[in-house]
Amino acid sequence: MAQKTDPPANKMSEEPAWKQRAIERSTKAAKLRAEQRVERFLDAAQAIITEKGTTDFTVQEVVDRSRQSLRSFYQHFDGKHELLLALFEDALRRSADQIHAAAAGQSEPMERLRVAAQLLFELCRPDPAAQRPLFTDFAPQLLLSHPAEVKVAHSPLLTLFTELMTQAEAAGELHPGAKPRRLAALTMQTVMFNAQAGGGADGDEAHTLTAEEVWDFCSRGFARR
Amino acid sequence: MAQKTDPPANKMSEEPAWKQRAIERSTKAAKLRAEQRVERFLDAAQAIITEKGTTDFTVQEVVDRSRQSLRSFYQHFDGKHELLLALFEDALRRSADQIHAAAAGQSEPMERLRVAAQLLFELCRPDPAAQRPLFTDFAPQLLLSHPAEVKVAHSPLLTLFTELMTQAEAAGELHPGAKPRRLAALTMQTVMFNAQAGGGADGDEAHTLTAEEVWDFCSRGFARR
DNA sequence: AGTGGTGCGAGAATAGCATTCTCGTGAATT
DNA sequence: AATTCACGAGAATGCTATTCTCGCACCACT
Repeated sequence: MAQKTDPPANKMSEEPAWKQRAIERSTKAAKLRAEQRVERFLDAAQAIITEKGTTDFTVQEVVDRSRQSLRSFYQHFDGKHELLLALFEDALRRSADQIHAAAAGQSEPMERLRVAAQLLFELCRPDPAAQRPLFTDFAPQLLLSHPAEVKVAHSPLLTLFTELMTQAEAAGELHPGAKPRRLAALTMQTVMFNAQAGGGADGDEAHTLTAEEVWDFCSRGFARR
Repeated sequence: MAQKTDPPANKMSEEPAWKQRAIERSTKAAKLRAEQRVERFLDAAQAIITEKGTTDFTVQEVVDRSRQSLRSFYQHFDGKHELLLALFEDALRRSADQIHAAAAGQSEPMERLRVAAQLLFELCRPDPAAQRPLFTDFAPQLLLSHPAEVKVAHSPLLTLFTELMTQAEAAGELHPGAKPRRLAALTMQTVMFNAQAGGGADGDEAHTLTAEEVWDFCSRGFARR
């Protein structure tokens, strides 16, 4: 996607203005169409995932469902993984918003953190009532194949937690010498991973950790006293 | 495999003793051969992994390397995932031993825990100097497809950490109300996952957590005071 | 209206892998 | 000697992702 919008930046000043505008007009239209198509792919994939309860769909399914073509798909996405990444980022962004909203309901910094952590825990849990959570079930896959991109996808959440943590620090709630950003990352990952580790298919549910336990553990990790 | 050894269990007591022994003899020989073959597959896979630095090998590669046949492979393994699982379990068992040995060098319970956690952290790190650590890089895959088995594979480590944690508790080093086993699980997973999250390919190394940081975080999570 | 370019649908072709199946052979058992 | 068994060799199958090839419809410009 990036290649097509690359050239203009350099030669723009050498070309006659009318030509620029003409190009821009058709370019804009093209971009619009492209966006719509991408949207359709995204929506179709999302629909399949939530209804099928799995991220194991084939590209063909997405294509059929979106009433477009394979050709088009590969014209707009570098591959299946880009589609997944896009969906993933989106889900995380939405989750971050949701958590932000929930946290805002609390007045105490520590309470905000607690609410945020516990909600994140629930969202990351491999739930039977699947919707967004499904995303966390292929997160591992992505972590393997595209760790850098996953980091980027995590950034909205990391930002959010860093903010909350910084507020806690400002309120003097953290232990001396605490680094808000590091603690935010640590807490976030601890919560997310431990949530995911819970949901096996066997009967060994006795070891499954609860949101409270994890929060307890984490909060001791950064709280004053 | 299960079908062929099914009948004996029932009629065994009705058969003459000599026959039983005869059967047992040939059975034992067969088992021996089978074990050797399995070993060869395992060794070959291990070799490929460490030399190639990835767990993305094909079954064919393993077969070729072990100088056996596909047929044989599928006769001894239910599929590729069983091979991986076997390797995984093995690696974790060895790691557990290694950690146990390292921890034993310390006299204070908390020090033992610290050494254990930090070593575990290093072992789980996506290292360039790859050997056993590589196993942790496909752990996520397995976690997705065979969570129950992964739990089993983790058990040696969990046992180890639970012991260390219990010792700490006995020494009064844990905060009141602490549940050693839960804390052990929590600590273990926190260390492992955070170690893995570190190694991206991009330049964002500034956020990478260190063993000390993680230990610091965890220990605050369970220590008294 | 005609014409060349472009985007795109349809779907065939290719390729990588796991898994299965078939055949033939040599060794062990009877 | 006949039968059975385990196994190697490798062809066959099945599933996907990804690429490629055609041909059509739409658009700007003449």
